[in-house]
Amino acid sequence: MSDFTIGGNRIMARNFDVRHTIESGQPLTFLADCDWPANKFSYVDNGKKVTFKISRQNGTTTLMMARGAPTSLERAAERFRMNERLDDIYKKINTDRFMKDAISKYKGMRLTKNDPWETTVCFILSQYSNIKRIRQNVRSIVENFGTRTIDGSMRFPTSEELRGTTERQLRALGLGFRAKYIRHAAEYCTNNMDLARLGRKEYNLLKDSLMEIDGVGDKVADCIALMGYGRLEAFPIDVWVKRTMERQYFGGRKKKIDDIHEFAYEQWGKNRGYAQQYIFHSSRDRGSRI
DNA sequence: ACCCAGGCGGGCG
DNA sequence: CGCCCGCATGGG
Repeated sequence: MSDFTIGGNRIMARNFDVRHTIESGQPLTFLADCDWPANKFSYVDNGKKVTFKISRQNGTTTLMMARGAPTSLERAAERFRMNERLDDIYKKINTDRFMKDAISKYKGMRLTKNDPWETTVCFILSQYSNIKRIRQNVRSIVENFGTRTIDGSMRFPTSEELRGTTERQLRALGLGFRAKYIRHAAEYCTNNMDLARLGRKEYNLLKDSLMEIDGVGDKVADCIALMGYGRLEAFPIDVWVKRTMERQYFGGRKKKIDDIHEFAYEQWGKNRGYAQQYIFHSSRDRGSRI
């Protein structure tokens, strides 16, 4: 069972809210552009710009892609994880009032599938930053060090390509102290680690491997596991998620990261990554706007 | 002006 | 271990 069907140049999808998904701060969405008045959105996939026209009718979102677009509809469905039914996920994580409300408010927000290396760069950039700035940083890296493809879009630079830059060049893009981490990650992921091979590893071992990269700690490793490797067991705990969970589940008491991980495991099991995305989005939505 | 941001590494007790 | 600090910048 899946959440989509394909007919002609259209995808008909259940439980897909494009806007909430695009605004939820994932790697795909950092490289997305939206024209809400025209009901259009586009994103860059493997160096190719994909544009969709959106229409909605009785609970189904229909995406219409221009004919001859440089990617397949199957690929688009894969990137929005439409192969799994969100209602099944909801059933498993809908354990309490707060989650129920978050699901109902942001129904159709989907996790996305992203390239592990891109995801690594994006979330190293995320530390001690904010979504608006992360987006700028990611885009300037692509603009400055990516390669232009046939359709005029920019392809995200590989670790090997980024290894050819200097910390100074990266700093000039406004990455701040994160520049040295990006440089190191490019070096390490080219010479000492094959990100494509980590996909086989069990979740905890995958995380351990990712944390070998300088600048990747517990939280960033979980983000990479979740959005780069599609591991729904990953539960990234950032300041927003921590604060919100302390308030919603621990009576306002301060908790340690490990205790929150433990709670998430007990509460939401192997799908806790999806729960995290709803906590993150809802806490940011009512907090200080970006 | 002031404070904080999808954290992390290192140093100290 | 656990705690605390600096880190570069941009935006509210």
